[in-house]
Amino acid sequence: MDVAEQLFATRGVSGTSIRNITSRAKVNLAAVHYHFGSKESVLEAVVSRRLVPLTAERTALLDEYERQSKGRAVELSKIIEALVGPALRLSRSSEKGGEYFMRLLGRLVMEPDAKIQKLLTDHFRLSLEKFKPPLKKALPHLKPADFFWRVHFLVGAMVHTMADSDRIQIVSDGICNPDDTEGTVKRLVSFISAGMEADT
Amino acid sequence: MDVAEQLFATRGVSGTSIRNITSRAKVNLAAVHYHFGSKESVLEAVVSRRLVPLTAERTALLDEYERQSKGRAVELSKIIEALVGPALRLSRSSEKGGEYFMRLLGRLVMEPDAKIQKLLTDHFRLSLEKFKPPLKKALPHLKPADFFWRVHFLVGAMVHTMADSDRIQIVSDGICNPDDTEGTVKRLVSFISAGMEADT
DNA sequence: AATTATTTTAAACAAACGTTCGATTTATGG
DNA sequence: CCATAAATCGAACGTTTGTTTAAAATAATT
Repeated sequence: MDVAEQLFATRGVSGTSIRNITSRAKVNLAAVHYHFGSKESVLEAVVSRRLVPLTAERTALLDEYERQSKGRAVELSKIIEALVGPALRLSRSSEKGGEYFMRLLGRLVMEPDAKIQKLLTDHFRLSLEKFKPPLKKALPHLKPADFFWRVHFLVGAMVHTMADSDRIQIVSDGICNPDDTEGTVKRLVSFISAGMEADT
Repeated sequence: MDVAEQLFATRGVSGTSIRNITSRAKVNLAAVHYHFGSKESVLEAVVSRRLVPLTAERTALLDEYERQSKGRAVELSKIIEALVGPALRLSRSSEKGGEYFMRLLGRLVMEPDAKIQKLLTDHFRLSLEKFKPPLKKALPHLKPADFFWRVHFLVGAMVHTMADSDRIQIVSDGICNPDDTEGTVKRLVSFISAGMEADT
């Protein structure tokens, strides 16, 4: 699954053959179908393996912030940090392979295929349901349409930042260092928070 | 090329065979290699066909705004609108096939393949060089690193909004209407402008 | 009208694809 | 220790892949 994750991320799902995976992982070809059933199921397993704990971590962090604020509305930047921080830290932890996973996630978000969309939406909905109430409380003036649009923009900035850590170095001529995870989190949180709070 | 654009966008580049393209376009298979040389060259042609006029339109619009402001710094929201507006309008003009093209672009941005990255970076650099000076003038307090990071976030929000017009409808339960192009432009511009101007 | 370029076409190429099969090996439980 | 279950394995299945070839058809030039 580690190898599948890496190859799916770098060559795309349809650009990766099961033989690519098995030969690099030094595993028998037929064993994949024995354990997973199909190529698509391999993808599902790869995605769920990371997304389930990620959602849990986000939820736990938000719970923590809600406890700290004792009934008062949680600060917007805290909510964003709970949403963005765990994902970005995962994307920068190469030892856990999170780097490749986030690249893969960036690809899958752009995938119109219905099954893949359902897979992602089912995971993402869990986070959204949890974060929607405190977000709305922190942004009481926003109309529903504006609220959802901004969540949409938020997701775009977040996914792009996590999936594409090389381009920023090229475009900035090395000025920006994507390995500075906490610095990136702070910058992303402040950008998104300001965008969410903008006047309509 | 229209068919190639649509299939590349919906099934991915490696998920689309030349036979898929030729059979739907009612064109001979070998003719593709006669005129383009390879599958990769087809992709390059599809991309450049749209990206060259798009870059020109952005540049022209920024020139127009610079003329209107007669020497003074151009308003930030105007700069963002010149960058985001043409692309988003293209992505919502189904008659020109821009809808599919922007989906494709969203995919390609996530593509680590070196050749594809160079193709995109070469086009994007033209826009960046043009927009960097007025952007810096409108954001004089920003340190270089913060500046580039925010451009990075900007690109993320922009690309995601243009490439993925279906999800917003699903997630918002139909409250948001992606066909309202000018409304989306306004919302995106105000989100990004506020993010760019956030306190550090 | 004849000749040279340019396009179009059907057919074929080797290579790679996801998946299946039956046999062989390893692990488990009585 | 034996029998049953689980896992691994090499080989093969029929398709599909990008690309090439050489012949046929059309266009352009003289």
